[in-house]
Amino acid sequence: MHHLQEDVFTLLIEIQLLLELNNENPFKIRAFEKAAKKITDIQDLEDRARAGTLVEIEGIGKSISEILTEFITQGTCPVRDELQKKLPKGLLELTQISGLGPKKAKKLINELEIHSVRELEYACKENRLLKLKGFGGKIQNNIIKEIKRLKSNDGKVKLVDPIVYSETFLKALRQQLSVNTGDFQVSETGEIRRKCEILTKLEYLIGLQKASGSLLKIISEFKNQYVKSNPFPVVIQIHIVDTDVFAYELFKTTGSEEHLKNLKLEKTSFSKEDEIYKTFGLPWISPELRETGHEIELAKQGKLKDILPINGLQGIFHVHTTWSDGSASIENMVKAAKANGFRYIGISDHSQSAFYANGLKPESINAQEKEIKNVQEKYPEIKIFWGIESDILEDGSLDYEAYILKRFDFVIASVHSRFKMDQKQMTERVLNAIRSPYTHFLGHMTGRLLLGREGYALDIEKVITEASKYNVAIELNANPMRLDVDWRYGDLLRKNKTLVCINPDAHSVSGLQDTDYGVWMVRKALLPSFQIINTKDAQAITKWLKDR
DNA sequence: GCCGTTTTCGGCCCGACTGTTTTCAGTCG
Repeated sequence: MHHLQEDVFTLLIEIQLLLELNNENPFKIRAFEKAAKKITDIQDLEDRARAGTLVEIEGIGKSISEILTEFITQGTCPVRDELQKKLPKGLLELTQISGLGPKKAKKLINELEIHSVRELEYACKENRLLKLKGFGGKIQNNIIKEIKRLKSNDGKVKLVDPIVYSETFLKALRQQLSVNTGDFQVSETGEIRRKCEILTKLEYLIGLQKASGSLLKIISEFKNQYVKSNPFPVVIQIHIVDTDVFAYELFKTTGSEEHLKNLKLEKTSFSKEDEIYKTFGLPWISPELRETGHEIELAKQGKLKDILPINGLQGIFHVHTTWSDGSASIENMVKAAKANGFRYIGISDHSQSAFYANGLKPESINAQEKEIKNVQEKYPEIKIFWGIESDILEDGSLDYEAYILKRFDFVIASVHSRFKMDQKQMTERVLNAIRSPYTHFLGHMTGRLLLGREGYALDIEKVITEASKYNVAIELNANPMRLDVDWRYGDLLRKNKTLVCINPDAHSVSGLQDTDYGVWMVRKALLPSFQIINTKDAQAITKWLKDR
């Protein structure tokens, strides 16, 4: 997303949240949410604002277009400011706790004068919540548990959060250095260089020919200044070393510990990282692969080249459209996939049970099929597969009758409800879905949300072996909130030769870009290309889908 | 707030779950 687009999106989501906290009409809240989603697909916001044509966008009416025009042309937003002023102190913070919505949180503020999570924790310890009507022991315990979870997330961010920030920081840092010294090297290092899905800090490495005291001071002041004016909730660490040990230090600080364990060096002077690997008789190993140490064994066996390359995907599945809860039409998603260089795209909206996501009712299916055909005729150079993301119902069955399921080119089976089943039941439920003759893909296997929600209880080994047995591909959901299945199951997936599919789970045009995160994770998992189903060309994929 | 119209107001998104109640409110997906 572009800068302005991103800012406008954030503004609308902010207003949505404020309205929610204000107990506004739920449909009004939804209108802002819808408008925000829509914005992610509009490229020419500024032109439209100046021409007064924002209102032509579906989902943006008189009121929102006025808000946006003022925001885009003048950078101000009185509506948001007013709402913010009305917001009770601490409400936003308290509603971070899952289970505390605006109503319960307001009760805590008004009746117990709790304005922060810290105060809430203390109040729980004194059992003060129990005196409130509508609160009981279970809710209090849940809040205590949630506070613990929040605390353990403290100081961590998802990879997606700082990725743009880090790029601009690096650029600014380079510029700063080039003004003050002629000879330097600089790089991201550590977790962000390895593309870890969760980061505890942002690390950078600077190599200097002559690290004078005044230069060190300039760098440190620059960093402090930058951090102050672009607040970011994670620590920034800068390592400064001599140029001749830059490659060595880059190698060391990139990690991981496991990767470095068996690569002990005598000398420290190397001109480039690949020279270091050469001394061990190894090819250079890409940073995102450097996790478990198994990558070294593969490198020794000459098998690194088998791992999925960065540009190894031919197409993608799991793309939502306006037929359910996506913000873009089938045609726009297809166009965008084509622009991204994909040879095929699998459209899969939600199924009928997903009410909250406007799931596809049986009577809409003919019409969607027809639209797919029309768009396909218009874009013959990219193959469109017509599919469905079917809910896995409580007993593990899929969400339509067989005669409907068999009409689709493919079926992604996903759990979207009843997350709290015990492990045995949940495992049976998922195994059942895998055994269905209509299932091609198992969507977001554990349902986890990074730093947000644990996955449901599942015997993952059983699920993976069953998927292999039934030739079902396990999705690596590339949405940076999910990245589910976890790359740490790489060994298990390799051992079972389980098929994996990297899917963006895109709900907008910009969501297609998430595919990159999936590729990084599959590379961490050290999975070979042949196990990744969407490395196949359209013809081979068609055959695989039919044979299932 | 948006939309659409049988045009200026009514429908939009619904069901499950949970924990608290003593018949339901709040939250979530």
